[in-house]
Amino acid sequence: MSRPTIAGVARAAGVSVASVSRVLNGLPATEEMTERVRRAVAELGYVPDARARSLKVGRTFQLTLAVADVGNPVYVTMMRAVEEVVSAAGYRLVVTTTGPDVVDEVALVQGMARGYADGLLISPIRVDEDLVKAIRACEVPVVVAGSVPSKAGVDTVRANSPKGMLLAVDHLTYCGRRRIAFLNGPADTVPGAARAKGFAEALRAHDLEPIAVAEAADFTFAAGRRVSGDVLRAKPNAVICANDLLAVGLMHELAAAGLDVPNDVAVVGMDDSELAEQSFPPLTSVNLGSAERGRRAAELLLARIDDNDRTPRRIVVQPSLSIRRSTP
Amino acid sequence: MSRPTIAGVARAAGVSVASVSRVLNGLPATEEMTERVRRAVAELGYVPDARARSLKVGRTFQLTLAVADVGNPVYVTMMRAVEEVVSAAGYRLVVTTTGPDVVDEVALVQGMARGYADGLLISPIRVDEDLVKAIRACEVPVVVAGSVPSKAGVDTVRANSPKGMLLAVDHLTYCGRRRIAFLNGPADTVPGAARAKGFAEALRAHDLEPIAVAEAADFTFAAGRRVSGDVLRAKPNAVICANDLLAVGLMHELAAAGLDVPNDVAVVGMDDSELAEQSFPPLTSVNLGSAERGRRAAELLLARIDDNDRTPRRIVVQPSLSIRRSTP
DNA sequence: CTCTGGCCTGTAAACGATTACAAGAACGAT
DNA sequence: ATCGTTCTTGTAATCGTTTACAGGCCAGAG
Repeated sequence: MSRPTIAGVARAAGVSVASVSRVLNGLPATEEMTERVRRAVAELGYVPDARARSLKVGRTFQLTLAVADVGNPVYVTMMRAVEEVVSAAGYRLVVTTTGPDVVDEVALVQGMARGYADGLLISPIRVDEDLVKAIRACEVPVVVAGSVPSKAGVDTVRANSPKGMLLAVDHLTYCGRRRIAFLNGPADTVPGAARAKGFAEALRAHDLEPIAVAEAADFTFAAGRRVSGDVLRAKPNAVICANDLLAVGLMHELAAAGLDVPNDVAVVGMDDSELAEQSFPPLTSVNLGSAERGRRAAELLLARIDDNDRTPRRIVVQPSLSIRRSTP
Repeated sequence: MSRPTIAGVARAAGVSVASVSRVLNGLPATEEMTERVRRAVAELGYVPDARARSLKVGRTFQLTLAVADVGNPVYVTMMRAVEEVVSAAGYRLVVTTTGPDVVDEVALVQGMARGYADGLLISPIRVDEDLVKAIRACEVPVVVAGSVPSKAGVDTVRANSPKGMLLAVDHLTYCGRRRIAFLNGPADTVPGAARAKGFAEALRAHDLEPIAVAEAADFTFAAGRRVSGDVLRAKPNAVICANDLLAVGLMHELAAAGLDVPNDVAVVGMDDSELAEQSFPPLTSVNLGSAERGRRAAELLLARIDDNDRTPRRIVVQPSLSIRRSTP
C-alpha cells in the first residue's frame, strides 16, 4: 500500500483528477465538489508529489544559497535574513558551500541548469571571467551578493566597504589614534580587495600613512591569529580588521602579548556579526548590513523569478558603525 | 530557443532517446554510440533536467537537515560534517530552520511526504507524542540527532550528556571547586532535560549539592546574560553552562560584576564549538562530539536510503573535555 | 543452412501532477 | 420552446526523463 496519487483521490471521491487538482489549487469549484475532494484527501492522507508538480509547472520552489564557508558568522546573519524572506514566499532554501575555489563556483552555477532550484543567490569570494560568463549564461535567475562587473548584467547587492572603512578611521582618529594598521584577509578575494582599497583611501582622506598591512590566508579566526604578529611588530595603537573573526583572532594575540584593548590598542572589526557582541571586550565593528543585504538580495531574486525581463538592479547597502568596548 | 531536451539530443545524434539516456547513465553502449551522443550533448550544451529525472526515478538526491537555530555554533559544526558526507555521496543539502516550536517540526516531518528530499536529518529541540508519530509515519527515511523514544523505531545519534556533565564536574572538583552552579537552557527541551538530569547525577556522584540552577529562556547568548544574575547571587566558584553561547553570556556578566574567570569563578561550557576557542578567556568546554554526531547521522541516513529494512541503530557518541583557560 | 542466443537499439509506457480544450448542465432571455 | 451564455466538470495531452519490452542483427553451434 503505497502513497496515494491524485488518481486515487479522484477515484475515492468519484470525480476526475482535474477536479481534484483544481480544488487543491484553489481554483473555483462548487461547494459540494470541494467537500468531496477534501474528504477523500483527508481519508487517504494524500499529499501531492513535489517532484511531479515541479516537472509540470517548471518550478521547484527551491532557491539555492551558495556561500564560501558556513562557519563565518556573517553568513549566518545573511542566511537568517534570506531564509526569512524566501520561506515567507513559499520557497525552501538549499544551502551549498562552495569552498574558496572559483572553479567550484563556476561548476555550481552551470549545474543550476539541471533545474533543481528556481534561482541562485551567490556570494562569490573570488570572481573571474569564467564565473561572470557562467552567471550570464545561467539558466535560472541569479543574484550576486557582492561585487561583480556590471557587464554580467545581473542583479547585485553589495556593501560599501570604502565608506565602512571611512567610518572606522573617522572613529579611530576621533579617539586620537593615528597609528592605524590593517589586518586583511586574502587580497585576491572580492572582499579582500575592496577592503584594501577602502583602507588606503580612508587613510589618505585623513592624511595618514598605514603603519602596517597584513594578509591572513583566509577570513578565519585561526588565520587571523597566525598573522597578528606581523601587525603588532609595527606597534600600532589601532587595528582595523577585515572581518570579525580576524579581529577576534587578533584580540587573542593582543591578550597573549599583554596588551590591553582598547587602551594600548584599539580594535575595529567588520561585519558586526553576532560574534562582535559576544567577544570580549565586545567588538566595535563596521556593520556592512549583512542582514539587509541578505534580505534585499532575496527580494531581488524573488522579483526576478516573477519577471526575468526587468533591468538588472545594483543595490548598495550603506554601512554604519556599531561602537562597543574595543575602542576607547 | 529554449533548453535542449533529451529528444533534441537524440535527433541531433540521429539515435533514440533511450540510447542517449543509456550513454548518459553509463549503461553499456558501443564506442560509436557513445561518441555520437557525447558530441551531440556537447554541441547543444544539453544538461539533463533534475525535475524530470526525480519524477521518474523517485529520488531527488537531496537531503533535508532541520535545526532549530542556524545561529547556534553547534549547528554550524554539525552542518559542516553533514555537508561533507552527503555531498561526497552526491546529494545536496536542504537546510531548514524549524524554530523552537514542536508543531513546526511535526509539519516539517509530514511535509516530507511531498518528496522533495530523499531523507531527513532532524535535531529536534522539543519532542512530543505527535512528533514521534509523525516520524514513525514519515514517507522518507529519518535520522534523529538527539534523543527520541526507542519506540519511534528510528535511527538516532545522540550525545552522552550525563557523562559529559560528569567530566565537567570531575574537572572542577579536581580544581578544588565545590560550589558549582548550573546555567541551563529551557528544561522542557530535549537537551535541557538531559543536561539537568546529568548535572544532578554528576553532583550526587561527588556528594555535592547544587548551589544554584537557572534556566535561560532559550539556548542563546542574550538569554544567558539575562539569567546570569540568578546564578551569581548564590556566589558559586564554578558554573557549568548547558552550551557555549550561555557560557559566553555568563562570562560577560561576570566581567561586568568585576569577577575574574577562572580565579573567582570557573566556567565550563558545552558543545566545544568554535565559539569556545574564540571566546575570552578561551572556554573549557565539554565536547559532545557534534561533528562526529553529524557525520554518523549522515552516514546512517545514507545507509537507510540504500536499505530501508535494516534494523534501527541507536548510536551514542562519547564526550570528551576540552580544557582551556576558563578553568584553573 | 538454419536455428538459438546474445547483444544493441528503438518504441512506447510509465512517473504524478497541471491544464487546454471540449462537452454537458443550468439558466435567463427572447 | 429555443437559443445563447456561463459555469462546472471530465478527457486527454503534456512536462522530460527512465526503462520494460520487443525487434533486428550477428555470430556460433549443430
